[in-house]
Amino acid sequence: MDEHYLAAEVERDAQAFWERTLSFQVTEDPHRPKFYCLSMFPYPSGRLHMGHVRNYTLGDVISRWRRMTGMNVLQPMGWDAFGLPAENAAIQNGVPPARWTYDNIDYMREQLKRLGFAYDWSREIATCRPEYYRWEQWLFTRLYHKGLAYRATAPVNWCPHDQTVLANEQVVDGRCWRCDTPVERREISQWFLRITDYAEELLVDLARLPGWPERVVTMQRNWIGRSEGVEIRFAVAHYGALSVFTTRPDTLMGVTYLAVAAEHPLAVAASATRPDVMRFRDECRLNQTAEAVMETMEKRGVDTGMRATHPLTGADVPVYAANFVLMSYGEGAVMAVPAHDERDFAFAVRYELPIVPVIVPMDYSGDPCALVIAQAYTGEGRLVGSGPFTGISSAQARTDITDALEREGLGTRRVHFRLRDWGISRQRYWGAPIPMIHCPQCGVVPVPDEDLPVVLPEDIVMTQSGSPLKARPDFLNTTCPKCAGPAERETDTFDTFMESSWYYARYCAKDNDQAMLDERVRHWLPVDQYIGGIEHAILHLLYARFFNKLLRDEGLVVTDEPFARLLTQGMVLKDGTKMSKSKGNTVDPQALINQYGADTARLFIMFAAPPEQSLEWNDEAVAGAHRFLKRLWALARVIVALPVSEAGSWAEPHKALRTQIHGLLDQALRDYERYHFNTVVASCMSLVNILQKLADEPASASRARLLREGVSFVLRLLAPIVPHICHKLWAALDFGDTAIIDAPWPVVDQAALCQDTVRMVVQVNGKRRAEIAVAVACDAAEIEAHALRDEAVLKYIEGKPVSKVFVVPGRLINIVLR
RNA sequence: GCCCGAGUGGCGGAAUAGGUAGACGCAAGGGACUUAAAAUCCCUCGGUCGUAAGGCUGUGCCGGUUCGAGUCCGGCCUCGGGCACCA
Repeated sequence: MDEHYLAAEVERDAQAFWERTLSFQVTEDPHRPKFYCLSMFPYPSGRLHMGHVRNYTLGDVISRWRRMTGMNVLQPMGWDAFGLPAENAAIQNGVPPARWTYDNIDYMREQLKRLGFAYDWSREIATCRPEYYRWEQWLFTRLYHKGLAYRATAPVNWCPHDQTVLANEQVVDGRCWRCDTPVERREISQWFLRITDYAEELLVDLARLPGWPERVVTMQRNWIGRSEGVEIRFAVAHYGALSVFTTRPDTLMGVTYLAVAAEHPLAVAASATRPDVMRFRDECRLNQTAEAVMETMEKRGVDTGMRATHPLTGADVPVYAANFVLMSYGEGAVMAVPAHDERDFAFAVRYELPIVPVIVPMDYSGDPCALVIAQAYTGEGRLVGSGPFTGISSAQARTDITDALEREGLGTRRVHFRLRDWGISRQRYWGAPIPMIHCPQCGVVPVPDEDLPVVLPEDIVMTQSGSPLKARPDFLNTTCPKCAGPAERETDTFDTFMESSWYYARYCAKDNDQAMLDERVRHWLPVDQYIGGIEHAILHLLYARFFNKLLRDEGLVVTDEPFARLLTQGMVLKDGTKMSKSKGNTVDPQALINQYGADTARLFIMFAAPPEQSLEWNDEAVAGAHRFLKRLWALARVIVALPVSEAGSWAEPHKALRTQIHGLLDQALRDYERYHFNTVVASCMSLVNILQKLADEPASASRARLLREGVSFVLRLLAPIVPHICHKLWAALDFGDTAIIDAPWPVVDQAALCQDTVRMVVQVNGKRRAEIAVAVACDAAEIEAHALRDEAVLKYIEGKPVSKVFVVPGRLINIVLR
């Protein structure tokens, strides 16, 4: 053993050992329980960032821990390789996106290896490879035949100067990020997946995910947004029936206007004769597509001149076009009840529309109009001014008014979801081609299985505007599979969320070039532990759940859900904000690895915060982590020189020490179970502190045995976190023939935990006043008597009458005085 | 705007089922060793009053429940994540 801890050498040797012995290559093993541990794969942006290091260290710690508890662990890694940054880099540097991406992958793979992650590299996937995306194309044609993939128009951000579609990220304050031109909305034809067909199941199955954080489940539930209500049809003169969806039919009698989206057919019809409506629609064309922008902008609208007939009263109500009505939700039209909805209220005040209260709180006796002078009343209550419905509760009214509408054929009960169908077309080059052919004779024709994959040409030069695929005749021109006539390929590519929605399954059958998946998915799926950033709580995780159900319905997987347990790691922050390349506040992990080694990087990041919390970066605290590893090394050097004696009795003063050591082991083992790795490290530090003191004592057989036992706990507890140094020290201390990756997980000696007496706190009126030693065998009454005899306690009682005594055995006694 | 979180010493954090607030570490201050420095080791370390023993106070703010609240409930404030074309 070297005198000093040389991380670079230790880590090189350990990694060489794992590589030589193929330690992390796994196959299906019927004799051991399987554990599939998956970290969200990275986008190959160039270099690893701290978020990656945190994510992958967490996954590696869990994987290595499960392996030590006897499980057959699959931990794969791959690359979410398609995406926008590659195109941006290509334009900037004149390098083809493919070349840039593959170079990045090569660099980042080496970084991951240098960090010592226990991946089965034989299963590595890159989503930009045809052997991967061909199966996605294949599945898509299946979905098309099932009617689950369809074409429809949808708005995109359009830069009229660059003649190109912009991502939301490329729109800055309503302008193009490159040329500063105001961005417009443009409706174009795109491909969609019918995720709404699965809305109910995606919602219901959330209840079957006990291993998911409650907040993620809640966010998904709200995102899917199931609401029960009624579709009401208003007759509009010179137009026809206008359908609106509402969850508050009880407020129907308070409707004073209707509002439709600017793109609604009624608004389009009205603009033919009314220039002000036309002007309003033109203005709305400058609105961005992002919902956050839509929802925060000033609420404006225009009277379309159309008049609707109230279905129950027959009164005329105006129809407005308004910028806050979303065409994509419900019917693209709403009934407005300003007295009972905040947004409708603000709009009515602005455009001087009537505000008619129809609901008041149950015990309200004042003037209903007084209730809604300053703001809407959105609560429940009883109906007023509602004709035959006056006097009943709002809950009852929802039923009664809906019944009345249904009887008259003016309304229908409906369940609506906030969730919209998934638009998967991207007008970009660096993505998987959508396997469709546009034939002038036959229309849209899917590419037949035998012609898959539709390979994306990689030798491409990026220009500023539009997809370069349109300029590639060798890609664009093809023949129609149906009529054999000349036809063109679809040049849109898939949303990159498509690739990341099924990669977890492909790892099980990576080498199969005959099928998307095979029987091996039955062995490995579902993923037992998925780990990734909280920023993926909704989109990625919802799409992956959806895809799993699509795969199930194709007979390709048998589980209903892809991820049994989910760990959402917090952000890595610098200066209180997310560390990200777009913000330019990253700390390069490579510098850290070069200076201190992979183990120090891993240790610091596990110790600095619990997994789910955000982690504030601190360069100085890293040195402390490294210092601890040096102390561990020095301790091991003392112990390696000691004689090994297997059994014997414990010297009397060592018994209490051993109780402490097993107590800390017990704590650390529990903390592993609940993924509190920061406190696992804290317990290990405490153990090392104890062992260091013990090492300073005079030599004895009992001391040597306790030191070896203690250090064997520390090494095994730390092995998943700092695997290299533990690999080295485990071998140096000669703890057995197996490497520490397969060493048995430590077990607490329950006998060592037993104590005769325990210290308990005594409170008087809730304030800590004394501490007493109590025999463990004492019952509550004896403890109480003991406390009431204590001199220090009596001083605070001062002879006052005791009204009650609370005893929490092993913890405290609270004496309550009258 | 809507949905979801988080706020504890100078800093990161601990407190497992409502029971001793501040484990473990960082920074800082003091000391030992050293010709010196680095490294290492030892001590102190929420605020406040007190020579001390000890007292009071303290987990973003206001209120509530309880013998007892960092933890539960109601109302705020601030910060962070997501909002469907960043991944």
